Amino acid sequence: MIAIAPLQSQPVRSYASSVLPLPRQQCAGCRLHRFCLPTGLSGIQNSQFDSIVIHRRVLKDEPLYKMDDPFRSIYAIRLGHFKTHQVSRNGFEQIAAFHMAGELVGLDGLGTDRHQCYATALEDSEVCEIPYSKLEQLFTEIPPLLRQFHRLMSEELTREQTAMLLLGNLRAEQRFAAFLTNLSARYSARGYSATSFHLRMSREDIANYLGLTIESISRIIARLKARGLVSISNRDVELLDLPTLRALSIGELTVH
Amino acid sequence: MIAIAPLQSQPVRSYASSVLPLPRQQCAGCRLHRFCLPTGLSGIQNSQFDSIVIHRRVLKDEPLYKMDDPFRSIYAIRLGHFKTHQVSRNGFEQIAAFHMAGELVGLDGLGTDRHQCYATALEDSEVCEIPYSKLEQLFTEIPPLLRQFHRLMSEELTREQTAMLLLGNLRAEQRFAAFLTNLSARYSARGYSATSFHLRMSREDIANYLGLTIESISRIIARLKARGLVSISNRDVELLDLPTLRALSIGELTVH
DNA sequence: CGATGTCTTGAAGTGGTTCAAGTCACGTGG
DNA sequence: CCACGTGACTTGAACCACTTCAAGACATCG
Repeated sequence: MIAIAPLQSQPVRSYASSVLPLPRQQCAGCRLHRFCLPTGLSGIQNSQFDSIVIHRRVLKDEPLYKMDDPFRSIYAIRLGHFKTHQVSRNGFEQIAAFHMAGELVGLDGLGTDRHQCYATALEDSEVCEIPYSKLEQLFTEIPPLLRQFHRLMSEELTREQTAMLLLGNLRAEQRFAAFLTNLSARYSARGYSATSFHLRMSREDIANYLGLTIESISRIIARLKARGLVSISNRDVELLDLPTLRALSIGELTVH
Repeated sequence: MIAIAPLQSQPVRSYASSVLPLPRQQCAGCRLHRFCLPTGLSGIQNSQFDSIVIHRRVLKDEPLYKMDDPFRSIYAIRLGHFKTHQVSRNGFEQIAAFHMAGELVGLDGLGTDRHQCYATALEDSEVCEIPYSKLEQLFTEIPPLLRQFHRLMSEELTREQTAMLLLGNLRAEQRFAAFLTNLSARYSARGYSATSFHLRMSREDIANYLGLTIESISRIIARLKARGLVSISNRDVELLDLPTLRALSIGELTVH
């Protein structure tokens, strides 16, 4: 589980002041280096990259950026969790993804020079802001950086396609199983437990992401508990039978 | 509507032979230039770009690439339509997007060096194959090309997020209205009629894309016809009341 | 002109929603 | 430390949108 450094609570939580600058740190020593943009760079390249990064803190429930904000930077999550969500004209919200430490957010703004969604912190978090104009300059100087940038962007595309497959084809229970096993795999890749973790998002967020209602989520959890597949109390999750959950999520099993 | 050049039918339609080379053509004169990758390039830059492009023909129902194929190129659609679709382990298919002339496909392969989905021609089509290794070289020489590449990739991300919003939040009728108005806008941007076009995909494909059944599609079409909003016979569509369809698709109206 | 695949229409069934009460967790203040 | 209040989550019963199953109509093409 990701340890959260104790943060003194900020009395002022307005948008402008919620994205707080922090002292500069170095990428080379970052625990998440191999997931991030400067993966595979040489020492000199790494410090070139370091020099454009701005370290910031974002408080829980505060936006890192909002829909329609001018696009200036992309962000690597250093600590904490975010959700990216669109809001349609008539007020419907759809969460497109949950992002954890080591992932990149903000790529949505590249196309139109304005962000196409909100990015909101699910808990007090820290990000590395990477000004895009400066990054673009580095691309010409450091080709491997460009390659990794494309790789991460493409992975984002694939992730969204998989989420569509989930929303379009799976039943409620399968969707939730897929959600759990996906989190499990991502935590596992980052060196955390694959079977025991804490949900950073509310039932409402989960329901929204999966295209369901919170009541359905509750009922599904109750059913999975009853079969001994999971143990969930509040937001603490334990996956008791990962293979069966995986099988469920790809539709091999149906539990009635 | 896009005119299809008469193609002599190919007796052999195997995968390998279905992606046929065609004589080289120039991007500068292409009708779709302003949607495509080399938008905004100078004359010299354009011919640099021309030199790496391979022109190909793909026959109806044939794959341009398959899931797990090694990633080597991206493709600009010059003529015709494609669908990109994922297939999950247990055989479920999900169409991620329909692509028309002027759009880029193949970006999904960048992350893992293998394509993450299928791209299949909905009709006899022509594409401009752009080998990625050569494109990468041009990026360093032609910065505007890189910018446009990122723009197109980001737009793809946004499109998929919007599709997720659709699958997660809208009712069947709203989804179909959104589908129609989306096609309308894209044809309109390309200089074709916004209200009258031909569907290149089957009801089955539409249903799959929208996360519904073909029966539901049929019934929705019947209802929209009955209200005088559309006139659809077979795959020929006429949008009789575009404003109402738009309103429907964003959930402002509900037609029971 | 018949065969085949695609699309439409009808009737019954159901998974998930909606509405409405609870229950639980947690922070606040007495 | 415990009572209280609030927001998050759970559970139950009724409903409905969409699916499923089944049949029939229509288009297309050898």
